[in-house]
Amino acid sequence: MKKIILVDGNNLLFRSYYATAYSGTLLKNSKGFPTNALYGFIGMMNKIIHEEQPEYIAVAFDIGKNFRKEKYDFYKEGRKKTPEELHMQEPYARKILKAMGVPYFELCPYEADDIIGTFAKMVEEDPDFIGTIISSDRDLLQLVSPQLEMKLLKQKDYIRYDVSKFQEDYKLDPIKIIDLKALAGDSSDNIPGVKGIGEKTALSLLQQYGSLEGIYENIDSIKGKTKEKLIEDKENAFMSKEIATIYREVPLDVKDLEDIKYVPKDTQELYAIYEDLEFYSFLKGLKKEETEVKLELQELKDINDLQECEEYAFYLELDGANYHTSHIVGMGITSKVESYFVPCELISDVIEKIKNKVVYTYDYKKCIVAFHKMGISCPIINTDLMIAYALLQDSSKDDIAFYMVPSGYQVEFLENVWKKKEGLTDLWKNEIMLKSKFIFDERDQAILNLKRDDMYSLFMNIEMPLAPVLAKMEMTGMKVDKEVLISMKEEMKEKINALTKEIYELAGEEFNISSPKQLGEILFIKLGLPGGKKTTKGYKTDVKVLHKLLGMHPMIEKILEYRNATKLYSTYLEGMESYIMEDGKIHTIFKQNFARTGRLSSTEPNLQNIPVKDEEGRKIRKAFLPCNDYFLSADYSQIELRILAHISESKELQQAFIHDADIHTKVASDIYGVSENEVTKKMRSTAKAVIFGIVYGISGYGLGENLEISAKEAKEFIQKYYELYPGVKNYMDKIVEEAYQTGETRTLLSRRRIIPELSSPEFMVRQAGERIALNTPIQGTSADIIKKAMVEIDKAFEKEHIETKMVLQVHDELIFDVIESEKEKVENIVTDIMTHTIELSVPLKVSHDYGVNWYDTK
DNA sequence: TTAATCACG
DNA sequence: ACGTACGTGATTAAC
Repeated sequence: MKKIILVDGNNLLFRSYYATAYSGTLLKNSKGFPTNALYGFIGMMNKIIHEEQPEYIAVAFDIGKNFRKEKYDFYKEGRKKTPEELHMQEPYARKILKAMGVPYFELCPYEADDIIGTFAKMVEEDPDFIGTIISSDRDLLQLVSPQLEMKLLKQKDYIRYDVSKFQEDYKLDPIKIIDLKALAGDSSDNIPGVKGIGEKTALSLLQQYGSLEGIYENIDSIKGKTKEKLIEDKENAFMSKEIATIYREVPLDVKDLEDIKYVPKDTQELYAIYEDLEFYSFLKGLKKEETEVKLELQELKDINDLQECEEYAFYLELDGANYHTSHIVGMGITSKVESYFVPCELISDVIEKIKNKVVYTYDYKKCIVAFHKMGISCPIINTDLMIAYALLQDSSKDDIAFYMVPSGYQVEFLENVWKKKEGLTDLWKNEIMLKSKFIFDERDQAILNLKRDDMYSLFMNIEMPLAPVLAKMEMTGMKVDKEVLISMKEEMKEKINALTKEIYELAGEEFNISSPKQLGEILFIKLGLPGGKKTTKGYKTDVKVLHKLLGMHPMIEKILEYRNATKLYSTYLEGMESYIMEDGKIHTIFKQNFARTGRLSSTEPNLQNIPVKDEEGRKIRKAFLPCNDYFLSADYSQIELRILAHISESKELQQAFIHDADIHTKVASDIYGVSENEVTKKMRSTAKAVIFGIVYGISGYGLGENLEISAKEAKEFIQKYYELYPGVKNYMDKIVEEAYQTGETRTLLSRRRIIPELSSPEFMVRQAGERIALNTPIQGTSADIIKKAMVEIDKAFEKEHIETKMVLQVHDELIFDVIESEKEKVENIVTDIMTHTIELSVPLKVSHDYGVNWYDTK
């Protein structure tokens, strides 16, 4: 069977256009050319090709006058003229299809429907073919046949109609769509039909009499008003039928279906169009066709062979993703005159030679740590291309360089490249060498782009200096008492065993309690507890659900305890233990530029999510010990809300912080209209939830769910909050509007986050984009501030020869491993820098505490 | 590999 | 009519 796809091109373009057009400002490229329809159109085409894997494809468009309109003046009357912004994009759709290798057709005076109808007929006449029609236009359903199905596009997904699905829904044959329109008309095409008869009546008539003709033949057996209406509008009915009938004999310039074979193309042409439209996300999806950069492998044999230059780029290859545990494979080095592969034994010589030059690399932090293990000190790096690309990138989270590589360089910076290699082959050596060449060749452009995008200062003054600071923190590590973990682990193991037994008894059978699927079945089927369902696989069994069931069955309580205990056991006890290295410490790896807001993240292990809220979990912190005398924890209080007060310029919020009010109590007293000392705990926590919700762009429903109040009540709280703090509401509206205009949002230090979601054809995705637009400046500015503080604290420590170490950052908190004698000095430096590194219109507040282990450091 | 769950800010 | 809070990482089950 040969598979053919028939696409209603106009329909796709229109949908894409109107999906985003009404939201106010259109997606445009930097030249001001509107691109929203094309963005959605390309996305759809890619999706179709990817999902359907068609062997044959044709896209149909309307063009010029159409014969229906010529014949019937009223046809499609009242339709708004195509907006200029959409009209401008239409030629591009054709250009894009051509460049993609997708055949398209348009022929005056026929409509896209007729062209599809004509192909449909060809499909039916050729038993070797089956096909799928793609459109959101129900009219096309009349073409559905045993060989031809239709994907009827809905707002978010689609319905796949074949003959039986159609019959099931309509109790009619697909072709009868025509008769349906003849009777019920179609307001969007201005087809009159029979006045006073709608889809319901039309359907039941057709189900009874089979067709329009059948109805009129039996007109006398129809009763009352319906009969009158039918007689009255008989002429219109038959005329409507004619209009609604898709013409299947369009004289297309194709001999047979072989003419529309799909031959995928990845042309320069498509590349150029995407570049022109500035569709970078699509660009990266293309295989690039530029000339490959090739270099003959040159292995450095003697350090004197490496010529003296002003600038060098090097790339350090390791044999694993975790640079604390992996080993150096080799190095590539490039200057303006040459490139070499550097074997391990020559690395320290090379580093010695280039240490006072201008040096570029990829992943500065990795190099510092990996070199340090070899007793080599990493040269000061001028530009880390990985960081630069991370700041510049638009959406993809992984493999930054992979799609930023302007092509030609057959290199991958993926972390797991090493897995694919079988020993250090020449091929690999060559690739390592090529990577250094890539860094050398591209660093200027990266810097230019950073300047162009207004992120050069962020890059040079914050991110670049931060890399060695983070490297130090990672290398310092945190001491962990293995014995403490082990004894907790054993205790926990017993608890789990006991709970398991109890749960089995209560359930009357053994099952895997950790399997949400099996648990769901026990709870909602076997025990018949209420409120089940959700999720794709089975029932939802998360804490929220279980809490609602608490008290209905003794097992629930045990399940919650079991969940708690197994989480602690596997992630924080057993898991943590496995990360303790030979020096008795845990060395995390911070991802400096992975989080889209600019925050750090911590991996292998994640030290940013060690339990603290729950007392039992919190005890794990007793195992974390300072190498010196104390831990010092310094954290920003309510930094995000202070940032909100600053950027929203809300006078009320600003005043609250200037007077150092308890913000949640203050807001509670405002919302509830009581004095601050009348605010109850519950009122305060409600206010807190409202405030957080606002920062995240929550809906009434969401807040309601969270507070377990009705959506209506929640909405009233939000409303009240907006009235009390009009500046905040104003900020939210403004930032979202700006984001729609620019397609991006920025933090205080100009860190950019491009938000492709805003030009999505899907409403939900756009809404998510709006929440991102309003939250990122807040979360991101907080990240900017603490990053800046970290750089300055490190600098101050160096200047003052302080041996106390910064060991951890947890988003709004810094933890130090403090030497007793430096306590006072450190405390002053840390709190002073954190408080004043950036001056906002409200003060930043830092609180701190000491402890002899992490648990005691509140 | 993905979904569900749960730990953190 | 439809779906529902921002940003992360690790573990487990199940495909």
